[in-house]
Amino acid sequence: MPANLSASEMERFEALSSSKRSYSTGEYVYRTGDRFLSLYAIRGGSIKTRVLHEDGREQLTSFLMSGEISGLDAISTDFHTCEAVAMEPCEVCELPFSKLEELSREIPNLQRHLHKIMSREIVRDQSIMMLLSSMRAEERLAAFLLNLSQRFSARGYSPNAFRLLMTRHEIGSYLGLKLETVSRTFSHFQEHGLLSVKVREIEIMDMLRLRSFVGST
Amino acid sequence: MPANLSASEMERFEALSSSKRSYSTGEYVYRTGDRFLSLYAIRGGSIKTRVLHEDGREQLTSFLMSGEISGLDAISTDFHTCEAVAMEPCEVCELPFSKLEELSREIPNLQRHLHKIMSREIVRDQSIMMLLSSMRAEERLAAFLLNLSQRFSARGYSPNAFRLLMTRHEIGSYLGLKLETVSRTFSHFQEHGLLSVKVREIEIMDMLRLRSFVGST
DNA sequence: CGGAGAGTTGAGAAACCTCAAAGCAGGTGG
DNA sequence: CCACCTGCTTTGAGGTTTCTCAACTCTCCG
Repeated sequence: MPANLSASEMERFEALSSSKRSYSTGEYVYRTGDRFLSLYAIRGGSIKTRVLHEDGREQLTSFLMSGEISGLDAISTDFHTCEAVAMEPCEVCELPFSKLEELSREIPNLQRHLHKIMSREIVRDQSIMMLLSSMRAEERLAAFLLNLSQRFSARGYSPNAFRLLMTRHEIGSYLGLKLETVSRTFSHFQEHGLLSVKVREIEIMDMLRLRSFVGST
Repeated sequence: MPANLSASEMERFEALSSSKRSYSTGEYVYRTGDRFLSLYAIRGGSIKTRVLHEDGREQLTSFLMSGEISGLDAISTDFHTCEAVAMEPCEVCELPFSKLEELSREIPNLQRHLHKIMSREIVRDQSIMMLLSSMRAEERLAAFLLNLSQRFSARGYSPNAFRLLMTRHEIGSYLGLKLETVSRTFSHFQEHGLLSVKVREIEIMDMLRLRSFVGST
């Protein structure tokens, strides 16, 4: 939802984004190879996106929460290069991209907003590249948890206690680690009093020390 | 240089991209923290971009050649989050972003082109994330060399023989490896008859076998 | 000719992975 | 309502890969 729009501009944008749909857990929002027609804005709940590679490898590329946008990678190829799956019951708005382009030609603030969203995705990817290329397992997991914490917090939930919607395998796929390493690292954090981990229920006990982990190598 | 523009549209775009400048090796095109005003289009030669992190870590995020665009990450923050340095004498066009936005509001094909460029960057980043998270040293270096080969080839140079403009340290920084590992992996490839490596001069002796390395784990 | 930066190579250490076994939790059908 | 699956998670032991530290070589340039 772009800021800085006048009432009438906002109205036109709302009209474009009116087709909201509910998805149940595990349901696909789009699949690899689908024709690219729309971006998808998460309005409630959360989804994950996954890239399937030729050689059978799969990788999770994002965990998206309300207010975030999915599908930007497909603009370049006209079909989706990854697939998006609901991690819990959720609400997703479909934004027909050609209409979005049309409207953003008329509303400079919307245009700028769209560009910022795409650029933010590039910055986010770069920070993941840095995580993958130079952090150790403990740093990666700490960074991951702090990122979730911050995003939960921004949405009015507790930054200290939350439930993970993904498996150890999925966390590992996202962080470039094997599931056993993820599990062991959770255990280490718990032993050191940084977290309380009850399988998927996470409570951050010592936020400062967890922060000090990231970028300490 | 966008395709599908009419002669007059092309003319207007040319006007916008007319401020070409030469850079000598090692010269900065922009620095971290610089106000974001323009994108930069490489017209000849090549540049590298580098992110400097708070904790002193640095990472190379791209090696760009003619026809490629730099600076997309800065749109979201209004200042550059990385720095760009010439790797050899080169020619770079400055594209004032606000003018680019203005023009792309009037020329849908230009707008679409800009969106595709940004999206392509996202796709590129995702493939690097996959490289970093799931490939071993040999696969990473093979993928890197094949990527360079393909891009040289697309520009009319030999796909089999080329000169690296970067140090082992920089390759390592880009691929998430230490320079010694990069060096050793080059040596392995040479021992196995895949490459001839004379420090920075690379000749690919067995393209097929090199390809079969990528995605073989 | 000397120095500095870049590259190569070796040996040992550290981090992570693989394989394997066992424990848990949630859902289903009897 | 319980027993039993099934899929997820934890933990251990041993193997691999990559890193670290160190010495040495090479090349280029002044």
